[in-house]
Amino acid sequence: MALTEKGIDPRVFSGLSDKAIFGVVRDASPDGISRADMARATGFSKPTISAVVSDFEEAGLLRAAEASPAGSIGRPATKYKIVPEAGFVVAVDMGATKTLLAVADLLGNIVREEKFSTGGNAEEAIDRIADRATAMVSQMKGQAGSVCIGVPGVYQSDTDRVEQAVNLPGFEKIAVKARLAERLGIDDIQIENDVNLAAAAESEAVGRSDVVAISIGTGIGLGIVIGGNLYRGNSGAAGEIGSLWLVPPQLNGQGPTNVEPVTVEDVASGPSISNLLKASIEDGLETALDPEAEVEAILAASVNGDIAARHAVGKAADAMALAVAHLSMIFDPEHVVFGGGVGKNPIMLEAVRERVVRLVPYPPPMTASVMGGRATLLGAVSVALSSLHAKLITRQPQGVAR
Amino acid sequence: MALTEKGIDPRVFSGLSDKAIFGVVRDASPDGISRADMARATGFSKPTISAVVSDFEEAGLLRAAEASPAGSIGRPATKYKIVPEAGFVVAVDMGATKTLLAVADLLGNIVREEKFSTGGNAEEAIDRIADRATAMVSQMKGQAGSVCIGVPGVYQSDTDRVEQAVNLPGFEKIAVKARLAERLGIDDIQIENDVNLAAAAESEAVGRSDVVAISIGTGIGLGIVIGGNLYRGNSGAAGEIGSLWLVPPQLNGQGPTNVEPVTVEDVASGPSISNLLKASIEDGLETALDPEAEVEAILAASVNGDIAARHAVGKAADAMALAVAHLSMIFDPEHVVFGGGVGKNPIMLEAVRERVVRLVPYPPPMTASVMGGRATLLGAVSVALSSLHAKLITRQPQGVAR
DNA sequence: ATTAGTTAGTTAGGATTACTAACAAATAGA
DNA sequence: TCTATTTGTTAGTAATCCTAACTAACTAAT
Repeated sequence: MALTEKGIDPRVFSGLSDKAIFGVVRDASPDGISRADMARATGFSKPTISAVVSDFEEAGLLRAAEASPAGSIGRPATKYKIVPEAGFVVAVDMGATKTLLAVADLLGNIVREEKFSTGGNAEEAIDRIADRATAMVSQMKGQAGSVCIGVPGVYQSDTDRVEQAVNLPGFEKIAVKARLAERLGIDDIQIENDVNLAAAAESEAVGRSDVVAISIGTGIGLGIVIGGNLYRGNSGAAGEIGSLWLVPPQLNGQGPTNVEPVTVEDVASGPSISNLLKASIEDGLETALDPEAEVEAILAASVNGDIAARHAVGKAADAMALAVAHLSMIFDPEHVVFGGGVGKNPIMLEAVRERVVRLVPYPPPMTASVMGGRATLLGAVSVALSSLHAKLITRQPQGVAR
Repeated sequence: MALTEKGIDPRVFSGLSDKAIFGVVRDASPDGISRADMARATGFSKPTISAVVSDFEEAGLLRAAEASPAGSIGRPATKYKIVPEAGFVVAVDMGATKTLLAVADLLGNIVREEKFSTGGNAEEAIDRIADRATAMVSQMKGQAGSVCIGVPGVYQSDTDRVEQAVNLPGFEKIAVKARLAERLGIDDIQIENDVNLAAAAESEAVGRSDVVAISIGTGIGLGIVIGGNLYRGNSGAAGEIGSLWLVPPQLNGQGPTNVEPVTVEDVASGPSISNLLKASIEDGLETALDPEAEVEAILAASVNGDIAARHAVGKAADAMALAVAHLSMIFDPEHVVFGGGVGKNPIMLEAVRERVVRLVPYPPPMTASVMGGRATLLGAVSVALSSLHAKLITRQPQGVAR
């Protein structure tokens, strides 16, 4: 049970103090925090805190706030806060049609943001991201130290390829990370499934550590956070909730024959809801809607007495509710967040919730994402930031001879 | 981000060396391991190893093996091994009808084992376990330092109650741990769901860290190991795979009406297979079997051309396959182990496997448990052992004043 | 205005852990 | 017997973080 494969230098145990101290400063109020308070929060002694803080100050990571009018009894404290411009990260949400790109400072404040068409082939799309990121970062005084990109597919780090990105054709043929690293001149690049990043952001937002985020839009995706960490599964393919069978293909056992198999995605995604409406109209159900109506209009009509719309939305909600029920019974998450164009719609959410409570004895809290389509981007910021923090905080071990 | 709630004494970081060193000795060959080899395996320096080993020797945890005929070049090494009788654990698998009880030494060797009827009410059952454990441990020279009990229900540590143990009536009314602690005179008692313990044992046996264990017997249970740790879910209710809906209850959306809801457990458990056979016979399907035939006989007949048996087993396998498919798509485990009277039957396993590969693009490896109904007991040994190890290894911090 | 009380932060000295370098011990093989 | 090789010990040192006692800066009460 060696701690690493080939042996450790136990002095690595240090740095824990640095991490803990930087952590409390990061989580402190915007005014900053005194060293005495850091000592109380971390349990380290005052001399230790002072030593570490002075190192951080020298490295430009922390700075003392201007003295504030004391007010309270005792010697007034010098409060320290993080220097936001001590480092920057690049966060990207690469969607099928449009790409969001942001530069955030060390505090996670987004200081630059752009939105452009993903367009073109995979190479061009990647190169455009690299170009724009370089341009945006150069406007800042500091340097970008970490990059995180959300993609609508599964990233395989061993081959450096994004797979199953049906909406980004040509992607499975290019070395994404290598290409970006070369163009950006940055090594620390993380590529992650977009819904996973959204789940990470939602988990932070709701302050819970076992969270699943379901995205319902053109497709259906699921991100899983367990114990505060992203769970990707054995082959990075965990969370294929859209592929759950509502009507499984014919197996060996007896059952109804010649029935077409149906998955959750076949019924509950945005396009599927449109198709369900068309089918309902063809079946002669009453409606005030155009057969080509937007999904949002269908959802609105469904609660306003439109029969065809209610039928279509009902079928989709049935499917999603069953998927959430299965998820809950297997996983028992603390919280389920719904995102994506369809998922965060309150009508859809309520329709699903109402059904889930009848399928599961202890249904999880279900809420709509409050991030307005920026969950993936914020998740990317958060992932890149923690990588940057780790890098900045790690001081080179100096005394370790040789 | 304090490392503990109220502050830490960073000297706690030590003990990592102790843990690492004890770990390599535990995993070493039965002959023992030299200090030079420990140094290579852990990365700690030779002086450090010698110091720690001599402490362990003094504490009675390690002892030097007799010098073996050198054979190889260089100074012959003194090899050290764990003293098995330095501590014992009690492991219990409390089933609906029978209880397995084992005492294992520090190496995990089972040195005493008993099987008796669980019988009586909950108090009596617990007291019998305490009595037998006390008697068995007293036959050893050492003392029991840790206890782990597998129960067919969900243990809630806040109330000290075992819930949902339908096969152990009266259990939800007694303070299990308190009662045992009092009778055994041991504080370190862990109570865990039986299938979870089985999953822990299977995970160790197959050497993988993301494993699910499915038990099919009187009921259907699921234990989940993620990253080498048991995953219990938010309310301890993760893994309710038997409750997955095959035919969900009527919801708001349109669909076939007046259909009875059906769960996986309604179709795939041992009793359900018997019922399915009876139903098939009533439907007039041909069979050579008695309607009251044992499940094992039904499974055997199903591959020998018996039509009614094939029908019943086919339905059960369809249901289990769908459950495994959903599990795989959500979780993407490295390995799925089947246990329980029905689950570990190769006919059942093959029937399920054959179906799963047609439902999931990347099906996980599926194997039958090789522990012959002792998976829960072995899991309990393993859980109790790691607790005991941690306790024995932790030396009291001496220099920490006050 | 002085003094007592309170809180922040520093200095000095020490404990713990684990390192490196050099050496001693024990064997195989030439 | 001598050399090469491997095991294990001794001596000295580095890093990290502690406690105890101090100084510093302020409020509030006399």
